[in-house]
Amino acid sequence: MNLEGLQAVRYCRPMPELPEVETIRRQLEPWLDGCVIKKAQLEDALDGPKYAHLDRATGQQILAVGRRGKFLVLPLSRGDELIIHLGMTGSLGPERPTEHLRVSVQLDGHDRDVLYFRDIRRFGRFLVLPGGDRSGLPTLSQMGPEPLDEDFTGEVLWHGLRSRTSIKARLHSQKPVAGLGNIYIDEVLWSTQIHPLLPADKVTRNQATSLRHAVVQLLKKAIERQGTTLRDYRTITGVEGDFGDSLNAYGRAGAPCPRCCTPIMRIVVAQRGTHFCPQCQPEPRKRRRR
DNA sequence: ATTAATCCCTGGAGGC
DNA sequence: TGCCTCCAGGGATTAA
Repeated sequence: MNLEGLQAVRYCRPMPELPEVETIRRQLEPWLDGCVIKKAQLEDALDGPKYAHLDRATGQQILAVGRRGKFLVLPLSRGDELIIHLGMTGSLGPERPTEHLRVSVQLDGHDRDVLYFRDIRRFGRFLVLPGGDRSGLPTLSQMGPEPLDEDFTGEVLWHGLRSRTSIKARLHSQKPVAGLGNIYIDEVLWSTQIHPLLPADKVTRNQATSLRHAVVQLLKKAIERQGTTLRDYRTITGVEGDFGDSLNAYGRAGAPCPRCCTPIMRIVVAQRGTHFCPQCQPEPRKRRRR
């Protein structure tokens, strides 16, 4: 094991993937559900489609606080949808942040009457979709099944993997299953001993069944643990959490594989850092040319 | 239609 | 210590 690997283990910090978004959704629900939006306004000069039609939210009641993959979806009383994506660094809360405030939402119907959206790196999105038209959000509109729904079976996953691209890139697309990000993709591929560069359509039905199981188990466990992390986050600033402790591959380049002690390898796949065990996750054979 | 590559954006880490 | 450069990544967009 080298020093680089040790530091990588410590580096990991929570990023909003499905479990965090779900935890945030559960915290927001009792607060926001049923509130009427008095005004939603931009607090920073932001352009483009990441923030749109906020003026339309005025006077609309929030009918539910839902989630689809990593998107928060709040249906409104006149048929619009309020869509929030946290990107890499977005956060929501009742306390006005001192920096990086992007959107504030005045609410009627609750004593905590302003929702603030903070986003350091501006990767997040906060927009109202007129008539719930999601066509401007291709990832959301083409998103695969929710991993914790009953209809997410091994067979469904297998069908979603009918693509010539790598399994890593395919899972990133959100099409075979919703909500997996870079961290959890590396983890489930490690669990099921599938190489990240394996073409998605080379995954067998048995592997798809194992993969589905790994996804469900990991997300369920992560939702439990993220809840703890986020509770700390409310009272303590600069949360580190114990999130990294449960990772077997992600961020552990050079550190020993927990299964076979071979050093974890890091490569780049689909422009993302990718971590795997070169021993347990055997390299795929080259696709035969025809 | 499918797939690959670019770009956005900032703070933290490491180098010197 | 302080400046500089590099790196991280979800998803829209553009290119092939």
